[in-house]
Amino acid sequence: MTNIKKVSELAGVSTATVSRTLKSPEQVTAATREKVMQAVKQAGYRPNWLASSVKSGKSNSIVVLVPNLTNPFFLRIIGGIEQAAQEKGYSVLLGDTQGDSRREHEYAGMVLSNRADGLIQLDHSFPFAPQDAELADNIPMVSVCERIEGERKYPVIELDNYAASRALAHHLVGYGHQKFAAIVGQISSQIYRERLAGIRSVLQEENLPLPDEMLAGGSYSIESGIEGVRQLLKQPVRPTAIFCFNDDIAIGAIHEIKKHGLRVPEDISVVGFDNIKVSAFMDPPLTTVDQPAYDMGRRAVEVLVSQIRKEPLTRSKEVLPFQLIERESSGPAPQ
Amino acid sequence: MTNIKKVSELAGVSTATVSRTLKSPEQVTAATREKVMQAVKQAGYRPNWLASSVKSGKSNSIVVLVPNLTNPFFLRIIGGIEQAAQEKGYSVLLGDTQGDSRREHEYAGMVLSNRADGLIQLDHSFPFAPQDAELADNIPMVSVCERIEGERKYPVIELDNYAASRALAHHLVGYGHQKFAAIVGQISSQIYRERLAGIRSVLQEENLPLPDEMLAGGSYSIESGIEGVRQLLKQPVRPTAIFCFNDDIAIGAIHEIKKHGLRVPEDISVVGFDNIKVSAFMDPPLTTVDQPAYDMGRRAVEVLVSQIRKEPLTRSKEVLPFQLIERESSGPAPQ
DNA sequence: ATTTCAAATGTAATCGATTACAGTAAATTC
DNA sequence: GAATTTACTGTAATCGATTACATTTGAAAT
Repeated sequence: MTNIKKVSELAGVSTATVSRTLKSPEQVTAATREKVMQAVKQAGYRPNWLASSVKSGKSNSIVVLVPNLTNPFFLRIIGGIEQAAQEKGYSVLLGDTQGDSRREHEYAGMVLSNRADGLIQLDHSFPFAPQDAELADNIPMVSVCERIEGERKYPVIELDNYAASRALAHHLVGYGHQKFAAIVGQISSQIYRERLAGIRSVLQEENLPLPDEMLAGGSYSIESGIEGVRQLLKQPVRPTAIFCFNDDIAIGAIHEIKKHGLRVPEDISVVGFDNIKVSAFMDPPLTTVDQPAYDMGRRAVEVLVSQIRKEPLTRSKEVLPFQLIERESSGPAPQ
Repeated sequence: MTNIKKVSELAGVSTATVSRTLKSPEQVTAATREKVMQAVKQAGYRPNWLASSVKSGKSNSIVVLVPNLTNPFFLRIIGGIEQAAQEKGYSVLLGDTQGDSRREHEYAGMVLSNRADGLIQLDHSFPFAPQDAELADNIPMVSVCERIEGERKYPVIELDNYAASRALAHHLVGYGHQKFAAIVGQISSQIYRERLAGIRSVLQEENLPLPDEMLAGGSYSIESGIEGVRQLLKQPVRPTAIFCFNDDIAIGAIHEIKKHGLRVPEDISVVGFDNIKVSAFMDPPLTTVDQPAYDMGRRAVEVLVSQIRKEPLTRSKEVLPFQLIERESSGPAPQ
């Protein structure tokens, strides 16, 4: 291993001078700078990042906890995180938790042991183990999309799920639909509650029902969409419009609806949530709500880094704008 | 910050004893162990990972270079990498390069500066900057799917792209197709050459043409599929079967074919490559080649870690099995 | 030529944990 | 009871870089 000592000997200077040449060259004479750089080059020297980090006490890394790597929506968020992190000189440690709390604890522990400086949570759980909860009290942490449960409030970057759901509901009500159903995602989440509340609020204003037997699903997956439609079509009354709580669910739902010989949107309108890439290229292209996933990721890093730097927090909650994307999976209610 | 010194004072022992209690408890009396553990708990102590790492010279991290985070296929590979890495006690640093060589250099540099112990490259380029090439000579590195360019041969985990393409070609030839086209991915890659060669070999055996004007595309994206179909349909002869070099391309292609009022597979058969999740739920479901992406990721980590541990390498190339998935996007050639 | 001051460089402490080596206490053997 | 071995624990060196402080160098001022 070529270390700073070897370089200093090669250049005939002290290690301090080598370090200064690399970190703050203006403190060093042009002549010695020259000598040192020569030696650095000759030795093929790279400062040992681990060593610098122990000294500074900062790892310049952040952990990102993802419940599910196969969801393309998370990917866009992570893309934004990656980009912003790199710009700010941080690297990203990926933590695929599969929703398993043991894994969450393990990854969250990285921040406690100085392996990372902060944490971005894409799921809704408080990721630290119970015995670490107290230690975790001053840990920089941000949640994206979801909100971290517990008494302490961490900054959130989120969408106005309530308003977005209302927009979708208005869109469908405007088409004259009266028989609604929903295939929801994970029930324990904040998102679930807000989206459902948004839909309910519009339907109530219009005096339209959303009975319990018209709710299906339980996870944010294609399979959940398929299973959801199977259940819904067993009911005595067939819905004419289905709210899917994300695009994956909608993809599964449309697939299954067609399998039953029904048409989208002529027989049943389907709307999704997230606007993942393929949604625009489905048949029919999916009506959905666009979330600025990439920007959410970027913003999360900015907020996290300012927490790490102990800058005062301006807002503890940022709501990013959504956009209703009307495509062809939704249309007028059948007669 | 609670460090080992504080704990040692609390427990009334030396730092060495504290360290031993945590790392090799059998070397410590039950009584002192008790005292120390008590103090550890009381202080809320966690060993500083950075400090341990400087000492050992190992970061227990690996960097993964991904050209494109939005491709769900890469995600499955990364999922496998993540899983295997965690089992082996490594953490994963994510490097989204966007195919930009400056970024590649930067991420690859992490291994040179001890920020990571090894590197997995999902793209085909040699990721180190030219001036670092010599230093990089002994760096543990593995490529997945693609092969890293350059004279030195790094271990590869890949698919038999040649055989897989032949399987697809046979499948289509078996349906009686005679007018073929292909929408290819990035032309600079090994994959491109092998897949094309596989297709060509079958067509030649059957005396069927694949003229240059029937080749389109240039990147692994939905857009490339759309643009490719546009180009192909401008040609005087319309193909009856299109090889798409991945599923994203195929999704774009099918979308665009339908837009032109043509049917898949009645007018044009389309086949893809990768078997990403949504492929099964498209309309029509996509005929494609399944790659064991998850296992490829796992295997890559295993090979990388044994390189890091300087274990002798058994094979420098591992070819994993593919599977032809016949769905409804391919069918008999039209009359 | 001497003094003064700033700039450049070197020495050594430091970050936090690990570990070779040394020292001490307890247990075993004769 | 003395000698020897074994088991624990402590002291201090170490990993590689950074940096406070001390020292040297050289230029400017008198």
